[in-house]
Amino acid sequence: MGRSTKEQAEHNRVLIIEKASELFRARGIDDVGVSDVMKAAGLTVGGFYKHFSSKEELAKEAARLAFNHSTHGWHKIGATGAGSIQKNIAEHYFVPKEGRKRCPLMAFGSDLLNHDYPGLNSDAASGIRSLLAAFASGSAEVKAGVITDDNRKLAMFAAMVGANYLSEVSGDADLSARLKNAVLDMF
Amino acid sequence: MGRSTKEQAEHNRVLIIEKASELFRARGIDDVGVSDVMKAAGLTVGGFYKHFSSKEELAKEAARLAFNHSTHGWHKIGATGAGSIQKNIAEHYFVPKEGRKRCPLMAFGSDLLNHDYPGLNSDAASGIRSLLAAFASGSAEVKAGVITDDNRKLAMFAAMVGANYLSEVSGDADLSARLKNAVLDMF
DNA sequence: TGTACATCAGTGAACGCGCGTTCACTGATGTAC
DNA sequence: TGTACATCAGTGAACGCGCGTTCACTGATGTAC
Repeated sequence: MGRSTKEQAEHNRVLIIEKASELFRARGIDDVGVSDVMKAAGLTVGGFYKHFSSKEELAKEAARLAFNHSTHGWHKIGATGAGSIQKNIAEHYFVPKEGRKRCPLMAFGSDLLNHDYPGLNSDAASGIRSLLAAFASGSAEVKAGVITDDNRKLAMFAAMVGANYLSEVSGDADLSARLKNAVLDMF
Repeated sequence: MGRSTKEQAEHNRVLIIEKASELFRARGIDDVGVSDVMKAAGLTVGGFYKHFSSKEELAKEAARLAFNHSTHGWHKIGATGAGSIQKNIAEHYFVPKEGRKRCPLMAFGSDLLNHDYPGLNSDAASGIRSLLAAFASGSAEVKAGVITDDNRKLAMFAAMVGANYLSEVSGDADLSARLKNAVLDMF
């Protein structure tokens, strides 16, 4: 197999990012090797560095794609269903580990908390802001009490993410169910 | 240096766990090597396996200790200050990364989300239950709205953890401040 | 209490494995004339 | 349109580094008599 077309090469680059995004989202960055990603894209390891300067660069692209996908999904989900935007999103938010729709915060957050992919935090930050914007779009029809509308949305966003985080970390089905119910009951 | 006293050996074992607990809590399990821990305890690597069968076994002990410390701290903090137990805890909950009082969920959660230290999840689960019990002790004097008292406590616990998680993951000071304020405003 | 031997906590070098990265090489693509 | 040469996407083996773990060894502790 010799040189590829420019179009083919660009296609492959995109494909690598897409596969990485899926794999990282399901299993985290550190648990997925460069060769795993290349294999998933139907290629071999060596060619990786014709497209990216390092695994971290790929991780950045993959994270951006994953947050974009998730944000788009939230916007779509928010507009469907019977409840408020927030409630519709929350009802779709809790998906099992390894799932294709798993919240990217869980997958990428793990590597960001300690493992320092230095350039990735700012991407995560803007990803979070996008998700928050999708969550907080529309007026909050929530029953969370007397605090301001903005703070209410922030608190509910945090509760949703926190419940999911606690569920994944504990792996405790009973606790997970209780947390999920409590969060949904806020809306 | 020859053989140590039984008492000295037992003392060293405890010291290793304590140092590991501190280091893991600040930097996560994967970012701290066995030799780092041993050095912190004033020993050399080779002797490690006279005390533990693997790094994972140490991680379990260290995690248990960290969760215990944190739980005791919550019980103490809950009883002081002017506000409700929950509010007092929440006000002390947000500490910067690398801190000695950092929530163990952040440090150990990272390695639990994906990196699979298989035996650790159940310890994390019981750690979470301990923290939750400390948080939910006493009646919840909160202004979160019309949901049941139990669900209110769970939701606030999740919001608190979620806000902290989002802060650490994003590294975004502005977003962190807003999240913290919103969560404290729930009480 | 002394003596001889076994035990074993601690040492520090070396091993082994995984994984990110590099490298010489291939051969089709792209380009200059 | 052809031809000769340069480029470079992709290959697959090999490298190198970090780190958990192992190992031969030391010498003080523990124990049997």
